[in-house]
Amino acid sequence: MNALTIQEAAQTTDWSPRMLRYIERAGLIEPQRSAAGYRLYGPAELQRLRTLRELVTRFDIGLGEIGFVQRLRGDEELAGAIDAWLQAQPRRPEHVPAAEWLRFEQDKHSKLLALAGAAATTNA
Amino acid sequence: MNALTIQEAAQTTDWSPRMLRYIERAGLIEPQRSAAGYRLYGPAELQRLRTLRELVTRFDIGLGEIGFVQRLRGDEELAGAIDAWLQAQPRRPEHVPAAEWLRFEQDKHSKLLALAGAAATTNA
DNA sequence: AGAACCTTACCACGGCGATGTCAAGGTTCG
DNA sequence: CGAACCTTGACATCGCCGTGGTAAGGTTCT
Repeated sequence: MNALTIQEAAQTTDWSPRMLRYIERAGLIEPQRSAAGYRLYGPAELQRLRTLRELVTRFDIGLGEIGFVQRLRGDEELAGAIDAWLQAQPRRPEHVPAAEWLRFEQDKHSKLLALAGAAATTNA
Repeated sequence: MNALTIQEAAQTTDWSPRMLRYIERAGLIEPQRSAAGYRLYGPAELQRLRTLRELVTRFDIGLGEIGFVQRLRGDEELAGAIDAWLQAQPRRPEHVPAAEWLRFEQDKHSKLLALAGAAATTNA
């Protein structure tokens, strides 16, 4: 009844059958299987697939990223280690105006890094 | 002053100068700059570089992954969206012999939930 | 001045992610 | 039975990641 085969599911979620299998392989959405091994996508899976698409396109992230976060939720040690590492971040030298730093942090194509450093140490 | 140039820093942290620049590009460790634009690695950065190496090799993750987690910490919306998505987890087979679909051995690292104690927000 | 080091920019190569397509073989259903 | 669909597996392309190297041009220090 409301369990679609891979092709049907693909059509209603705007993914390709290929990608549905890929997504499953990535451990993100694993549909049930029929006795013969056919993937069966229920309403929940379909909804999840659509949301996944939204997530990926809206934030421009890859399936790998999501899978990684998933991994983090199961590996307390990993999560802790990374978190600890990121924690030791605020290594901003006191004599440097934070404003300058924050400024170029959002500028991916900054080509004036040297300038910022110079301006910070002297009024050059 | 205890601030090393990129080459010196590379030697004491077992990275290559090339990678130090790459790491900076990835937004993970941004050393100060001298007035002329030279990168200056202080004790803190050196330590962080060593820890980073440890982190990466020990958990076999990429700089991108760490960078992503870093991004998550600054983008509440993204973090929330992914978390919400992961929360709406798996529908365990209700009356389907798991053996059936289990026989197609998936990957070796399929680690589905274990927690997910929260009720799905999606229509159940 | 000159050697040694730094900077950015660009080319290169192998690997992996994201996708497509095709092949060989099983399943469904009219 | 046969068409249509499914499954896994393998090959192929494209772009990004991790790295290295090199070129052209400043900086430092002796």
